[in-house]
Amino acid sequence: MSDDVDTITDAVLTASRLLVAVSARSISAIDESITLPQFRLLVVLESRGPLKLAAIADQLGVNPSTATRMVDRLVAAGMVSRTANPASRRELVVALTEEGAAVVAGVTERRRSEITRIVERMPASERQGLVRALTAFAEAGDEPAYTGRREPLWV
Amino acid sequence: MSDDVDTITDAVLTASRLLVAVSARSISAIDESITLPQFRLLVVLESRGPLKLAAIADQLGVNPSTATRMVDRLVAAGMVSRTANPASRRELVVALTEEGAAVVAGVTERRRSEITRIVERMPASERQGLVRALTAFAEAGDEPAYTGRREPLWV
DNA sequence: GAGCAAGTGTTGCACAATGCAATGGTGACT
DNA sequence: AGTCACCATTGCATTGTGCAACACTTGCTC
Repeated sequence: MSDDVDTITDAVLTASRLLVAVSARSISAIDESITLPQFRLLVVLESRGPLKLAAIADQLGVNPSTATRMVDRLVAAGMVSRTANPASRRELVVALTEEGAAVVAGVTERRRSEITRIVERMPASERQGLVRALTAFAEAGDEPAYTGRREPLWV
Repeated sequence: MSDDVDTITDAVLTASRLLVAVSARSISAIDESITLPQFRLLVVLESRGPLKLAAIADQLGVNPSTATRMVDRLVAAGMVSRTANPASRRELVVALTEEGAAVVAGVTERRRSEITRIVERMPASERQGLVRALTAFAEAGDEPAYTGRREPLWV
């Protein structure tokens, strides 16, 4: 049974390498001008909506100063906007611009299509099992989210 | 059927996010002083054995100048050695030191145990399916490796 | 209402990672 | 002997990063 788990762990590690490579590729393939950390920031805004700087830094797991400067560059690149929060003069609200949203959509699309291509090469008989298995795996990996625990969001 | 593939793609993407997070965690958890790119370099040496600088840059998919300077730092940190190649005076051979090998082993161990923990939380009935499915997926994802194609190695 | 603590974003400083271009040395092949 | 490709390095510029010091704002207390 421990052997059982070992076998699975090996399979997961192998698949993991492939998936990480796919993720990396889907980003480097996009607009040369955008970097992976910048893309992560865009993804955060896309999934959570407009956020203040501190919240972004928190989501990314980086220092607020890093967030400040990354937003500087993304504003310059026209990917996000930074506006004062009318409700609180000490907060700034950062939001995706249309262009930024388009970049996220592009990368996501590319990644989906790459994974789709791989899945299509799988024997059809294995596909149903893959869904069941991966779903169970993802559920088992969902952290209990105990107090204060906050995973940085990864692409 | 296209719907079929879509469903699977979603499941893969979800699992992918979890795995990327696990990978990131297993590195940041190790010795604070090592960075992800440095760790990737160590992994390359661990899997391929001693290499010349150009080969390392190639494996990592980075510019040779980047490899030069990363090796500088890793030599200073005692993780790798850089010695002249007796067979060719224009090449330098970089090899893992004992300490470097220990770091790779440590991270790998940590990652394995984290994945094992997740697998152990899965319903046992799903485990066999996971192995079959992931193996098929990894095989389908193995690029044909047509001429000149060379994927950078990812952790 | 004054004062203080916590929250918020910014800037200075230092360093790692990165690419590109230029350079100097080495090998191999004609 | 000459030429061309390969190899590692260095200079320069940019991004990402953390830490510490600041200045400003809010909220709460006394």
